[in-house]
Amino acid sequence: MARHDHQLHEGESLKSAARERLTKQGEQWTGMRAAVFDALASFDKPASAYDIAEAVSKTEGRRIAANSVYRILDLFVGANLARRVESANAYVANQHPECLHDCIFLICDTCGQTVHIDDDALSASIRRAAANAGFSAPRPVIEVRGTCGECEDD
Amino acid sequence: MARHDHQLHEGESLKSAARERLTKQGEQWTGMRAAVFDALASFDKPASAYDIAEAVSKTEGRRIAANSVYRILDLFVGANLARRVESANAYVANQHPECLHDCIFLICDTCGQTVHIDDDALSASIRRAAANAGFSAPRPVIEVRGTCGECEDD
DNA sequence: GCCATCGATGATATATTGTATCTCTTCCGC
DNA sequence: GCGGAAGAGATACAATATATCATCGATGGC
Repeated sequence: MARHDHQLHEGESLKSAARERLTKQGEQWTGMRAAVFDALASFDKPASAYDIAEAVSKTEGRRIAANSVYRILDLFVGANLARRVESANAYVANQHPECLHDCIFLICDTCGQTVHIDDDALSASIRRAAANAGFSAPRPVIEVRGTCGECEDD
Repeated sequence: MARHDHQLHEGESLKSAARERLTKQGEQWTGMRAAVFDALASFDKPASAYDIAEAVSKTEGRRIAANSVYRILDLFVGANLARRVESANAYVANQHPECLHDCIFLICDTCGQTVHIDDDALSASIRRAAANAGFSAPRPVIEVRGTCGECEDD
């Protein structure tokens, strides 16, 4: 599905790529941040900040408050380690934190499963349209709600 | 900006177009719905359900609860009288309720001003990409965050 | 080593957005 | 008018997000 040949990380590889990326930005890779990243990456669908807070609370054995999670998620989104799915108020780990794409999410309204595609030509067109309307620094949010193949079969 | 030549309604014209559209769908055009529509249309930026509840409360002279507003907004969105701006958790009136577009919102992160463009070729490409990935009944959500021309000039 | 400082996290409160449920009213076909 | 269905009100609550202040720990100057 990916149209380009960069590394698609998973598991430990993804985690170390994330750590590397974050530290390169001059940010710290703390235990808490690692725990939030692990939790985020362990979900197979977009997870809300509260879902993550709960998961981290479980693994840490103590209550982690939502605001800490929000702080870290915001940091991750800023550093391209994670993405926010606007139409779901949720977050997903970015599987290739080192390259910058405008990504397109396809979200199943039935099961919540979300797949992610990149189409730089498409997103470039949208950026261009925004620029034509006088918008600067445009950051496209492209999400498609629908029904995924599996749910459709039922 | 609109690439097509349909009627762009405003004021009373918009209101009657909305009423006509809703009644054609077999729904009622009640006083409450009219009041919500008026409030929605009177905002010059996306308004949250609570903003609208407050506005309607003022004009009605009594407290209108949010859930009533949500109900009506959901109905409006379903009938194409209004759109939800996902990345802002807010709603805007649709200025041409009689024709169906996948619309593209450009939202200024500074002032909140939102402009709306239609580009059927672009949205068709996105629908196609979703269909290729096995998604059916895809409803694109295309929003672009950035800075509008006016805020940029400052 | 000691302390000043700064970034990260914790604790807590609160704001904002969205639903559920039940009741009561109003509208419409008859 | 009557009865059923749709609309709206009241209330409670859940889910999402932010603000504020306190604390902790590492780091660097002295």
